[in-house]
Amino acid sequence: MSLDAPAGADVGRRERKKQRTRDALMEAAMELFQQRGYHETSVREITDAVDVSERTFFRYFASKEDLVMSFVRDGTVAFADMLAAQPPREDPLTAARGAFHTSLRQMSARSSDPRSYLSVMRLIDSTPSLLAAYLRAVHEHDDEIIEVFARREGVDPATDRRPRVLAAVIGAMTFLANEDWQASDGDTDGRAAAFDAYTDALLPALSGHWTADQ
Amino acid sequence: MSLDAPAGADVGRRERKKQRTRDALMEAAMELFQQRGYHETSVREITDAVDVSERTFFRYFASKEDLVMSFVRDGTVAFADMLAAQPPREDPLTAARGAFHTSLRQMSARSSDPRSYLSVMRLIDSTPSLLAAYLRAVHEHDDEIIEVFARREGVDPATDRRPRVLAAVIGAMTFLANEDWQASDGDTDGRAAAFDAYTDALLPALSGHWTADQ
DNA sequence: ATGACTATTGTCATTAACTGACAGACTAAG
DNA sequence: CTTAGTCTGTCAGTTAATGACAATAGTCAT
Repeated sequence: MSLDAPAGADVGRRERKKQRTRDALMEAAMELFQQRGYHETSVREITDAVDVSERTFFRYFASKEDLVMSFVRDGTVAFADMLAAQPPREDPLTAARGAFHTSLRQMSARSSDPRSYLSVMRLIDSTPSLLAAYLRAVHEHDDEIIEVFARREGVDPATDRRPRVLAAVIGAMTFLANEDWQASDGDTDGRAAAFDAYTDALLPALSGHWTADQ
Repeated sequence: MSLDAPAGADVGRRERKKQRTRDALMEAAMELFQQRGYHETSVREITDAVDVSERTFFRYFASKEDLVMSFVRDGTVAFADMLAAQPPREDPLTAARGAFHTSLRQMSARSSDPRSYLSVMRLIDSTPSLLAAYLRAVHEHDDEIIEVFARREGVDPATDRRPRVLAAVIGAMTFLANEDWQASDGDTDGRAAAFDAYTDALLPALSGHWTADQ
């Protein structure tokens, strides 16, 4: 009835406080990781910076790794969602490209600071244990993407290998595109372009001998 | 000069003892992991079974994960070696298939018990933290494989995307083949067949719409 | 506003993976 | 046998992660 309830948000003071400590932990952690490195920063140092107990940290994040992964998780689900939303007339590979572009735009629109994603990815790439966790996190959504491909094309994912193959290939191309993107300046458009370049290289890489002039 | 030195092996009693404790640790660990699970087995329990100190364990293996990975590491290097040894007339994808087959045969010939590899892979696949470590371990050899592809075909890996693409795709297909193989009985031939089936599915999966009858 | 109910947090204790330092035991070689 | 070098065990310490319980703070009805 009244104006001061920001309609739609299911929040009281309690929810707001939780959100604030969660955000504060993530921000403090990332700043410390960037300064001193991931392994060199203890959970204690993070919680001291935010002035909460160490125990509280592990109520928000399953592990130290999990905090870093929480920056990244949304990305792969967004891709699966956008893939399902792509027009059915597009063939699978085209749909995958479109979904990649759309999910990127959606991500950069939602996030407050688009630069932060780059620094997170660089941290992951330069920290072996985080890279391992990242690869696993991406792999965890494979089944989801396989399902979407199979439904789009009306095949049975249990017997037909093609959805599994395509999902795995897309995952690999995404990873390659991310590497190029990190090495370069790191604007969102560059990431989409890198993905396209890799998917363009897909058929040439698989067909016959390669000629010196690509 | 004398007969009793098993020519070529650079061993005295010291080397033999090291090899024995290392083997004992690996064997005891795998048996315990299979019985109680990976996380439920502490390093202490492993070292007690072999009757060495906990500290000694970490002189042989960088971590608990590292022990499991040591079963698997040779596999990916073997693939890279066999790839370089494949006849240059074969195009890259064909050479990759050949290298996969050859490296498998080499592995099963070297190992005393071919069944052990299956149980290791099943342990890895059913333990999230091991799966993460495995994915990273595989990824660590990507550059090596990219180099081999680039040299075989005479292209520059820094500018040409195709060797990177093919290496990533082969890695993904290997992973898929392993999954099928684990789910089935698990003979070596089945693994090679699964890999071939997935590489056969590559072009169909990437080209146009899929027809319901594969 | 007050009090009861519940979610959140802090404190304490504990386990387990690792690491550095040093001392003692063993091996290889003269 | 002795010396030099390598392994191993013991000890002490750090850090991630988890369970149990008490203290605190937010929510809601009266």
